[in-house]
Amino acid sequence: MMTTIKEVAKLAGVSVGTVSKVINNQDGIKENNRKKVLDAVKKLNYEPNIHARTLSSGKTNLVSIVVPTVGFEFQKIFLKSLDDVLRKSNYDSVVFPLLSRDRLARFSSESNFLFHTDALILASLSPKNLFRDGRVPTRKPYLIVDSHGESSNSVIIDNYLGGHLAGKHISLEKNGKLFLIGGYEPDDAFSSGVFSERKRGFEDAIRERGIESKEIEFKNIVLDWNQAFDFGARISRTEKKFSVFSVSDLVAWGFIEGCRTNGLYAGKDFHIIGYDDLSFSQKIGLTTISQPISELGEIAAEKVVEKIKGAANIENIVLSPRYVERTSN
Amino acid sequence: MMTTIKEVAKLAGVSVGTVSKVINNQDGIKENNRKKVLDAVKKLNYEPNIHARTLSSGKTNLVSIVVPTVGFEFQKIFLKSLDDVLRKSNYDSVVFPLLSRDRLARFSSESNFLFHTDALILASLSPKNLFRDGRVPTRKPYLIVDSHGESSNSVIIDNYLGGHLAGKHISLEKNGKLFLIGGYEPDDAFSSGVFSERKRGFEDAIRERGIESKEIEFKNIVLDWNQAFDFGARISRTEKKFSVFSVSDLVAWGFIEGCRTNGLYAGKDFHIIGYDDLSFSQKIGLTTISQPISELGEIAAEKVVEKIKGAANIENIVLSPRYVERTSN
DNA sequence: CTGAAAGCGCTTACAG
DNA sequence: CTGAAAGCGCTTACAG
Repeated sequence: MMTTIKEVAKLAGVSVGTVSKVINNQDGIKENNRKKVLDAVKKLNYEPNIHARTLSSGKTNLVSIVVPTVGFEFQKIFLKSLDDVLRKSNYDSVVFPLLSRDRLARFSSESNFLFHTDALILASLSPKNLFRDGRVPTRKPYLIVDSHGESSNSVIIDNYLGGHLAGKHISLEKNGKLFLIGGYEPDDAFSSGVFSERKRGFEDAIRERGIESKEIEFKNIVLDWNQAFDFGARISRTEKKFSVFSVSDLVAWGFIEGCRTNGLYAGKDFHIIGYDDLSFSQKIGLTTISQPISELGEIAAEKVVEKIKGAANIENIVLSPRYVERTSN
Repeated sequence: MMTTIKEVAKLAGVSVGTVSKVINNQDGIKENNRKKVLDAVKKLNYEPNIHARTLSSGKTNLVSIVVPTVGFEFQKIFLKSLDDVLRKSNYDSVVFPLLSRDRLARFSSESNFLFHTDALILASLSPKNLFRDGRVPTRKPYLIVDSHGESSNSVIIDNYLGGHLAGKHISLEKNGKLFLIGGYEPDDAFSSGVFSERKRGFEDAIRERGIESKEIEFKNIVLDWNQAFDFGARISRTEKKFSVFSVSDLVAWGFIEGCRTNGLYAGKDFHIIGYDDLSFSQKIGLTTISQPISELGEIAAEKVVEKIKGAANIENIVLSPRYVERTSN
């Protein structure tokens, strides 16, 4: 039913080896034969079977990208920059969003397809938390991105530094409370450790300013605008002067909106610093720790291509975030 | 290097056929032999080569999902519900976000991996706009989801009806302007036609209420909170009473925030109806057209599994959105 | 420059 | 219940 290379060879009057070379753009084929093959290919509407090609050549030209979820701008920016660079080396990215705990079981077996492309990028996810024995179940090259405490190849943005920058710059009110929100990593399997690092950096910076880190009230909130909204609405009912470090802009935004329901405004009635610097952040005047997400994707792509080509060195690349002041702090 | 089924067979002292049956959980194998095989598998740390399996069996147990992008809640909900159902039939979903025009070229070739899984779901994308000849370049079963005007198998949410509901319920101010925003589909390749349908339904409903559809001012805005914010800020500087139908909640939200910069509030100073009903919509009191996104994913999964099993009928399933009134209209 | 053939690592009738 | 062997559709030395 499917036409095969054999049928093409027969119609073109050449051997399958010759057809193979033509469809793979190899040279050293007489123009005459090349033409005959191309004609036969067109006539039979031939399309090579990529599974046979993979089995035979041992390569897929695919790179698996595992991400915890897909609903956020972070993934969009990251995946786009990553794919833009991969494409230049003739690789395609295929995305595997973890999405749910149920799906994790499938992702934990080496027989899953995701482990059988040319390489694997694990983004915003930690092997330690993800896999039973803490090891990525594959023999293919892989790279850890945006996740802390890895000994294998990794590319991250320095989250400790980001938190530290926030702690260094946050405006404090005399007798005002200090909140750290949004650092909750609820499900072990899904936590990458980046929030804890931000928290740690923040606390250290605060301490360096002579403030007891006990004075920080830590509020567990998942990456969720609605929860942050509720929390802001609740806090602003009783507190009237305070400072906030939110470990994500989305949570900061929700919090700010919640506070507004009680007439409290960021930058005026309270100080807040977020984390990420997404497209809405500038619009809402959010002072934040800006993450070079595109760069993260680009470098990850470059490094994974090097790995596929056989680079054996272990590299842990650490990019730096920066403090971006707007009106909220 | 990689251990193969042959080595397992040798160590276990059986034939490769027997090994194959054991690792595929087929019965009709003597318990004694099964055990020997399992021991050898464990000892050699054997993992079947899935590419060989695919070539031999002709199936991947994978379903490709093509989506235009990944940064939005819509995709998150859709992909999750889809995968939850696929998993029950032992299929894994692999996601291919289009992301950019550059990537489209790769997606247009039948030789791309995405066309070589067991089936394909094209979500929020139209073959007409995507592919040169308007045809999906595959011989595998496929399904169109959330895209209008398709003659092949499809599952959609009735966008005309959604727009019509909005037009029927929108509150109109005497002498106030009526805006329709967010319906711009900027890049042909990326447009699914759903916005045009919503617009059409809206205009018809307005007309049925005796209003000239010419009186609607149509504002091109892509699915972008920031642009909508700017537009809201600009409009609210001059207009003081108006009604708005936004073809997405995200755009409605940005617009509302923009208006607030001039002290105009939704539901009080102006009326607005959005579209989608996402997690933030309730929080901000947005009256909207609610889309059954999870259901869309579930039904798409069921239908694509039927297709894989060989169902030959052509079905176009149309789900219904509903009007959800909150405070903004 | 080309062809014949081995090989990639599985699955699956088929014979016994 | 099991084994020998054909077959899936390619790629790739190798000989000429």
